[in-house]
Amino acid sequence: MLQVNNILAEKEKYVAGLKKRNINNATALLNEVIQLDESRKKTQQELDSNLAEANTIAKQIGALMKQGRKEEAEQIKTRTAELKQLNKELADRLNEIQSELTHKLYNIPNVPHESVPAGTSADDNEEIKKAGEIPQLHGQAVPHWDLIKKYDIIDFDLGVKIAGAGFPVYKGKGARLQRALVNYFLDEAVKAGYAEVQPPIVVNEASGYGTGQLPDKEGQMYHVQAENLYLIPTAEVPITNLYRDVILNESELPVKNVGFTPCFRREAGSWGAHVRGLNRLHQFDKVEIVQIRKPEESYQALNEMCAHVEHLLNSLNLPYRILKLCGGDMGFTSALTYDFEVYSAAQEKWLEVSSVSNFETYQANRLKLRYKDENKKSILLHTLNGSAMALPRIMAAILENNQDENGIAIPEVLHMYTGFERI
RNA sequence: AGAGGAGUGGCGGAGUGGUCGAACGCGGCGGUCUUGAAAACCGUUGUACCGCAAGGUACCGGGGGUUCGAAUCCCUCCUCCUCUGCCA
Repeated sequence: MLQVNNILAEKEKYVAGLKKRNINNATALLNEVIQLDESRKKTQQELDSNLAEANTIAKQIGALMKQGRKEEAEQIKTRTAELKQLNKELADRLNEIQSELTHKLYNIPNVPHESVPAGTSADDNEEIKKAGEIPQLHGQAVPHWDLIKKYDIIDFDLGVKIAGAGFPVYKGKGARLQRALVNYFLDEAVKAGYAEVQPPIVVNEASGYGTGQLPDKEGQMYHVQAENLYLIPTAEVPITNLYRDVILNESELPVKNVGFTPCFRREAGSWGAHVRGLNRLHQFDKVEIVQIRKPEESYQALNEMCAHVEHLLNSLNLPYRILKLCGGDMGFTSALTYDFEVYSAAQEKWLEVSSVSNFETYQANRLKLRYKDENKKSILLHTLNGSAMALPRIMAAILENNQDENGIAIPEVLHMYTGFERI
């Protein structure tokens, strides 16, 4: 969430930033926050000085009791009774103000980086690069949902039988290809200096709030009611939350983690005729890279992460484009996001396979993730993450783009992982 | 899952109603000494909020309660350990 002190210091900048996200009452919104913070301070001052008085009296009573001056002690107690009542009210009011304030802040998205274009939808995203060659498919080429049936490598009906729509069963070479991609992505990340972690795939409420899925995306996560746990929508949640309530030493920076997990998304309301095959699932595999950086290094790190994703796409021979998301299409917590899309040649569509974001201090502020600088001052860190990469759409593109009359060619870098070169 | 025990500062570990943000040890940082280092000695060493500052307030697993006053007593939740049971 945003920091009130920064809002105070640079209000105009914040208003302008939020306007890019099409929040038109930004001024009013921020004023409310500022006002709440003021009354928070006032109330706390009052409470603190009352508490100080109560503490003093309590000490006096203690001293009097020791000397056996019971009557005098009893007399002073009338004042503490008053204070007690008063302080209870003040504390309640402070709590109320505080929760109203956090509630407000929870519902204000991050302020976009200055380079983020204005816009209202995906149509306004800025294409900043296009690379790779779009393959010419043979006359009988078909989309991946036909290919997976033809070669019996992914079975949606079986998934429906045991779970529901959007939970495919990978079989034979399909399963092996999936595993190959996971291993390849993990190995490449480790080569690039990321430390591998294997986190739980359920998280508690505090973690959901830490990275901003709660309360913003409450309805998009599967909820395990009996335990009050959420199935993770992305490894970002557990991996970033490893550093919740942590003060790092400067020498521990930068943090670079990579993790492979299944991801679960309810995708409530986002199904339609255009969603077929692997394009959108309730459960999918993803390798995620996460970095924690000093503020002054975070944009350099963002570029580094983008370069890593590009390297993966190039090595798999997939045509791709990079979009800089506009204010209207960016995630709630992000300051700057690049989306990577691959071209899936049979369905003739661009599919998002990676999203790389810098959250600046927005998550860190919720997470209380800081480091100590050389003056022993606590500084909020910047968090970043990116998919490297999401599997199903990569799979779709590989299958479609590499098909010929006799089968499907597997990209060369994967051969040592699959153990076969064709499907 | 049942029975018992325990959760204190970076770590170890005292403290069972007042003078405790918390003894002591280790570690860290600064200094003395040394050609340098080690040892020894001296000093220092949590986080957040409010305040120009002096200073104040809160925090001893989380939440609630008793009391003039709670690390200390009560309730509840969480976590860990031991034994028993079960299980991949």
